[in-house]
Amino acid sequence: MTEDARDEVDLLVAAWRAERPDLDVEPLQVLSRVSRLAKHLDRARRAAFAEHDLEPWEFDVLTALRRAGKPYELSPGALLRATLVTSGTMTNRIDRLAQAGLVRRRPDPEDRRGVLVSLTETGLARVDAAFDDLLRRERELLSGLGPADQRTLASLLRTLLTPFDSPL
Amino acid sequence: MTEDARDEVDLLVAAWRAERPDLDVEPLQVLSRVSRLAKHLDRARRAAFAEHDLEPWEFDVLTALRRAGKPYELSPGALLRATLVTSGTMTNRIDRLAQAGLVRRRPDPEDRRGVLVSLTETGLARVDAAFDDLLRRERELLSGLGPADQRTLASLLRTLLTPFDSPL
DNA sequence: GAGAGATATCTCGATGTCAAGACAGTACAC
DNA sequence: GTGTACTGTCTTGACATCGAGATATCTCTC
Repeated sequence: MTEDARDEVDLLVAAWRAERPDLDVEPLQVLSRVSRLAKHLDRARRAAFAEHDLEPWEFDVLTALRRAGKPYELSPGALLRATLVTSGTMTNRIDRLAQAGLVRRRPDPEDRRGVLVSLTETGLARVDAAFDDLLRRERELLSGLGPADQRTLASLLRTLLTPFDSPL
Repeated sequence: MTEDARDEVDLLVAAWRAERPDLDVEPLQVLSRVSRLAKHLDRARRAAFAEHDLEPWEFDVLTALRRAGKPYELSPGALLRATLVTSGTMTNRIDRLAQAGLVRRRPDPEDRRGVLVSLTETGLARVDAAFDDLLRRERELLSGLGPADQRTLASLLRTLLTPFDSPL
């Protein structure tokens, strides 16, 4: 038995056991920690991006374009699929990024309904610098685990994620 | 070498390696998966709560009260520390929960600045039912892993979380 | 016991998101 | 080629959140 409370989730689980002894709350041991870690990661991201005057949502759009490779150009539709936001949100984001001079919008020459969004020079430089910074912080966050443990963790998480992959 | 792409994060990492071969993107193997899993978990939560006519934010407040044990009563200040939201948000949440008949507000007899918020009968029944449902879905989400793997995963995640615990 | 600073809660304005729907253009069947 | 369904983007209105500040009360020191 692991009876000593080591982190806040252990305390949370202990509180539930006291109040609802009829329930098996083991799933919380994994999933509450996933949620909490994600929250801390969000803060680290926000901090890393703030150094480069970027909001997390800006970074998300810019990295999608960056990953696409030269000429760093995608349609709004492709961007919203990459970032999992709605079309209204994406329109709003592109508007603000264009106004900030980080992306450019131009009509799609092949489809008159369509638009193509591409990184500007500034946008490219900004996202590259921010990504570098983010990786530095992520490495720091993982520094408690050795390489072997990190691989184990990645592999277990992948198992949980595979059911979600193709659908949606 | 694990060269075959198994999930979307493997594809993401491969894309970064192609575009930024100068960077060590290994941290993404763990942390991108944490973020994504948290997102899927949010959806599962939303779905579980919808069955009981609860929004995630409502559940968060109600469970904090539920975990406190009889008489299921806490101050707004204690609630906002438990849920990590700002005071303005908590006021708003309590207003709406009270209007929905799930919690009650009464002046704190010991501190005239203060207020105490408690679960109503309806609130208690609602949160217990929703929690049961949530655990069922979480178990389903974890069904790809055996008990030993789940313990390993919980333990690795705990290691990553401990640095965050007491500070803040 | 009076004043300074801390604490508890609420109010208000701005922001980013989503959902639903509007609108233009395209694709395919007949 | 004409009609129907689909696709891509943008518009609008509602909503939950945050941050800053307002108000009331408590606490501690002198």
